[in-house]
Amino acid sequence: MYENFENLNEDKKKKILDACILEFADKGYDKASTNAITKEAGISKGILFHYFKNKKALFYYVLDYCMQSMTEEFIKYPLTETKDIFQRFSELGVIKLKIAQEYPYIVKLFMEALASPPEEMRSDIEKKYLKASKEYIPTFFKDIDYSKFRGGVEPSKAIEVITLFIGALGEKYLKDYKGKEHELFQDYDKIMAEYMGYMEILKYGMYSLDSTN
Amino acid sequence: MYENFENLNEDKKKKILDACILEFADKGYDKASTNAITKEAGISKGILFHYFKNKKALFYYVLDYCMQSMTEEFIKYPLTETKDIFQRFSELGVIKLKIAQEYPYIVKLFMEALASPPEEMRSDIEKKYLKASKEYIPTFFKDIDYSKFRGGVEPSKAIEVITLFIGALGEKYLKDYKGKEHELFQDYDKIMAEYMGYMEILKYGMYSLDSTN
DNA sequence: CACCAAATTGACCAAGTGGTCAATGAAAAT
DNA sequence: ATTTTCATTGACCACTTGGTCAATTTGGTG
Repeated sequence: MYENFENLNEDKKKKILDACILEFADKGYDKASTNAITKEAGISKGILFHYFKNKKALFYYVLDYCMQSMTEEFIKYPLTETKDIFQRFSELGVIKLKIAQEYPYIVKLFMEALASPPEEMRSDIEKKYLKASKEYIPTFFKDIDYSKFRGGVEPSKAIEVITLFIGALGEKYLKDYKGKEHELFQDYDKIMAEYMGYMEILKYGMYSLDSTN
Repeated sequence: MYENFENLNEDKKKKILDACILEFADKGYDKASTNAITKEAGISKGILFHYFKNKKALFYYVLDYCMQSMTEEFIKYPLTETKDIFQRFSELGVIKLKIAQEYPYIVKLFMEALASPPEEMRSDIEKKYLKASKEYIPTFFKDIDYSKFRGGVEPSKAIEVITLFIGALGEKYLKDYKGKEHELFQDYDKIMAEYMGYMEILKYGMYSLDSTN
């Protein structure tokens, strides 16, 4: 499909991919300009559309590439042996943060892609994303001790609640600190305290009494 | 500032505003076309930019108009006398749903505006939105009995947790049912059961034992 | 060298954008 | 009836977009 592009030498491929990632991450699919990409990558318009038949195909290619880099990165990090689900979520959070620091543009590309894609592409993008997460989520939670939960709280529900909540919390912080990301580090202790407080509530809500340590 | 527009007769004003709301709600600020608006409203390009100095000013005007319609609508609905915060949140949810059914485009305009505005306008938009909610939120929760909470759970934190969680849950359902909104009604009972289950967890998490009815 | 095929260029295209402005229409003031 | 004022029009502008294609460069083969 893309052999013209993939037969290129690594340096050139990387330069083009980097230009794409930068542009798509910065502007999102719609506002990203293929002109800007070719300029940044130092190639002509014609050759870009020779490699990829159109903007959409290019975007999907770049997205897949990022998805793979990302998952490869993720499995590099070892997990502890904890059986506590809240502990595990904290670990995953730390890993996420580290990756976001190391590959900010790739992470931003995902966020842009998931946040405001053209309507017709939304389900494709979500499918890719879901497939990747469905593949890895179970491995993260397979050693968890679910017997701590009180009756009526199923493990899958518990994971969903915590995931939803942490996701919402993350988005909230992202919004609050948009444009002043440096303050995030300053306020780190405050944020962590808040986070622990929230997790405390969820623990009380889901664990049976004797498990609430 | 906008007296040229505001001196128009109500019919014409409404037709223009409706065209704007439709277009901005449908496409979001960036993709919304002033050409499409003038066409839909049956006016010329020149006169639109005579009323409003540019697209941005037009959008802010429309947004303010929607914000006001919305709050006026909101205070029309009476609240019960409950002192239970979960009960109150359910009420607010029902009101939100009713308004969303009655004014779908206005609601969608807000969502589009908050979800993916041009970077430079984001903080303005959020400021408008925050101002409006800051004004009304306290009135919704002033009669709540916060003594049910166990020690360590401050009322403001509790409200934030529930708001965040319900917000995330709502978004999740929106995504899950995107493009097949009709199934929402079919699955209503299932969704409500899920919702109650989640609220149960939060209740356990925030109330002291003797209050968990 | 000539020849060919593939890689690469960039001028070009149609379509769309937000915004302008001379020209026109209509109504109000003289 | 004439002049003045203001509302309104739509052709037009400069610019950007994704995408095309004839023309050129490049590199390998006989």
